[in-house]
Amino acid sequence: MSLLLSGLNNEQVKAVTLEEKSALVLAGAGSGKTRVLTTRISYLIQSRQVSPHNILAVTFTNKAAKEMRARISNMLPINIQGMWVGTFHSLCNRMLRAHYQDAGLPQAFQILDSSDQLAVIKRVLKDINVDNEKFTPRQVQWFINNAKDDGLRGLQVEVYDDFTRKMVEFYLAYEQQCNKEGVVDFSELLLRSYELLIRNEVLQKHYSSRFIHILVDEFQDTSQLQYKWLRLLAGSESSVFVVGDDDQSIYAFRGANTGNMKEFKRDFHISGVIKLEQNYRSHGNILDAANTLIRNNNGRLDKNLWTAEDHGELLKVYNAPTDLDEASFIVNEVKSLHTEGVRFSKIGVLYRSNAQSRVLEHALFNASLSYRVYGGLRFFERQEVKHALAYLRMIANPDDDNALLRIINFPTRGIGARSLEQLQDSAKEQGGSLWQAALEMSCGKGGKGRSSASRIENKNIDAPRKGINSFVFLIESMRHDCSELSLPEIVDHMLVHSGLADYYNNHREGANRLENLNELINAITIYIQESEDSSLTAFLAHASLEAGEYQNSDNQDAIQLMTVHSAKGLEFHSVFLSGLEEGLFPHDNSYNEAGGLEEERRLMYVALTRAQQRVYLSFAQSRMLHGQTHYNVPSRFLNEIPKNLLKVLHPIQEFEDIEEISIDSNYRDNVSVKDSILKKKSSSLEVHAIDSSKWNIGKRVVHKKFGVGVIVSYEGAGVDARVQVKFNEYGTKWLSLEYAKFLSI
DNA sequence: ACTGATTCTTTTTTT
DNA sequence: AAGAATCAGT
Repeated sequence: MSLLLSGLNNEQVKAVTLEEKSALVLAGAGSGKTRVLTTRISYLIQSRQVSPHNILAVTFTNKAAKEMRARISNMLPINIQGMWVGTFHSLCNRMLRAHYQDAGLPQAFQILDSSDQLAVIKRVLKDINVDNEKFTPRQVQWFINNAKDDGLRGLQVEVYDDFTRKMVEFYLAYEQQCNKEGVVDFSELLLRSYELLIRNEVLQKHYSSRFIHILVDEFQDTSQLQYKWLRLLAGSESSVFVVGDDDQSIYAFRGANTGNMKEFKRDFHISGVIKLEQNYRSHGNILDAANTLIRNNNGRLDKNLWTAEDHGELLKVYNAPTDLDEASFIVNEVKSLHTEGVRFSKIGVLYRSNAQSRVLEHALFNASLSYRVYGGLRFFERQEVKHALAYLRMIANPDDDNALLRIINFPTRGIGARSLEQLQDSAKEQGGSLWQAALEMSCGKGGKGRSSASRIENKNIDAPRKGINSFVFLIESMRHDCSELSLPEIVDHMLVHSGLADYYNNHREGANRLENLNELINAITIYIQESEDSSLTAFLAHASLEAGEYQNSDNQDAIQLMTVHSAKGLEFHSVFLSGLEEGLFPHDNSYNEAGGLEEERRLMYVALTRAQQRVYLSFAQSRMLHGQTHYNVPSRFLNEIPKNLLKVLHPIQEFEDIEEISIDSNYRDNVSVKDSILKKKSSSLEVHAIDSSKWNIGKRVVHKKFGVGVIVSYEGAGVDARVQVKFNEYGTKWLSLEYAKFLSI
């Protein structure tokens, strides 16, 4: 035991060895939170003789769950298989699989990811003829998920106007459709599991007496429903140990509710909160910057993070003319960091939104640096993989309409809009899934026996079949053939018989996709090694729940690219935080949301505290986003960091390169872009109708009346010269150079 | 029914 | 800018 606790500070030891039943640990960034959690579990097992069987640990990501398992295995020489460790979603999935009948689900129920969910919603809306522009599928999706996160079924949602009445109607229709198909979305996993426990006292008693110790990581990110689920699972006897940091709550958009910390204290009679305030990760300056910034938020729990490290370097700020320049700056710095001996994998390049990764990837790629992007286009979301998974889903549960629609005519087998329409009509009539309708249709036509076995025997005689018949036959024979096969064999069989392998083999540009399909086989091999349940259904659940975590298992040294959200819980030697511009970080959409800005600030706080030794903050005056050039002002968060902690770096090149870009996107005449560039190049005098060293596009100006702004365009010369300026607070205006009152340029 | 082309939409963060 | 949805021609 002394070995377990060695190297921990007093507060950490106190948390690990706590005697009281339940506890709230307020753990700042980098304060050894994960270590405390894993050590406590090991301590419980080793010193208090708690069986792993009696422990349940909830983490925020699957990755964290994996790591926790690994760490505990390292500390203890015993088998911890019986311990339940995972995300809320994966634990609920596990519970629902075990009690699918009590939960009212088919054994092979499938899980919808967000895009699947959206597809179902679109179908449902179309079905009940909602063409209304007023109700976008996204809105409906948002509404449904919010209701579910609050634990509400369609009929429980309070209706207070026409809008909610409609939404509830859609919610109910959606619910019905999902039940028909035997599919559940992410929120549904939680809600079902919660309802299972609250309705079935025997089960609730069973689980709450089994899980004597419940430990929760990232507690600040739990939703209302998740908290209720926990309370139910704990019952009155279990001990609940939660760890969280209100300053790192960045998932409010997904229903996270910091208020749970307060409720927890009340519900579980917590007398004293344990605070872990010593940061072991970052140098002083970085921590000072983060602390000062976060102090701008209101209603924080009292906490003061400190470090025994020295100040370290100043945070570096880079002002880039364009996003391209920002990227090349980052590339250069990364290179020199690497020469200094920093491993690539210890360098994190962070951004607010996934769309920003493009430019960065491009620059890194051209510099032949190896990098890895997290999030973005996830492996299991690629279309060829989705096609393959859809076939697998049909094998597991043919009532999955999403899956059926995806593959019924892919590869093409002569089923067009007409046949599909018929199929959908007849499904609607019968009130069943598309598959049931298709089955009915093909049996009716054939007028022969229904057993799939007889069909298979008649394989040669019955071919060639057409349209829906051939599809039904295909799926039925696949289901039949696969019933006895192992998971890798099933996938192999499916790839061949579905025609997917052939299709991508013969298609131009199919090579890449074929590679991904091979990767899928790889993923399955890894999955089988790592998990206890190697059934098809279990794998499909895994694919839905861990879409984000799968990565080519190469462990090569690569630069880490990700959003700030996915960086939570990680640490790097050096952190690049790019795109620090108003409208991007903080994001435009946050301005109008209640508490939006504070959440953005916490996000910034998370970003800063990822760094051990070095932070680079960069922003671009102009940025290409969604096909348009945007001119932004530096993020307010830069101003919230004390000046004496910052070192401003200057751009290396000044105007040479910028000229082309500004012409490219802003030249207002009807001259073709190419022409204008040529013209500008041939005569530099003509270029500067307005002295561009002064009135450069993207340049920051201060106006007497309108305040701070950025030049977005200019035209005319001499007395007629005008500039278009986008002001922070007054919008975009054309101003005459002769009369405009600029205080500084 | 299939294809290629054109128009429309999306565009924060994630299990 | 990139994808999805829709349309027109074969």
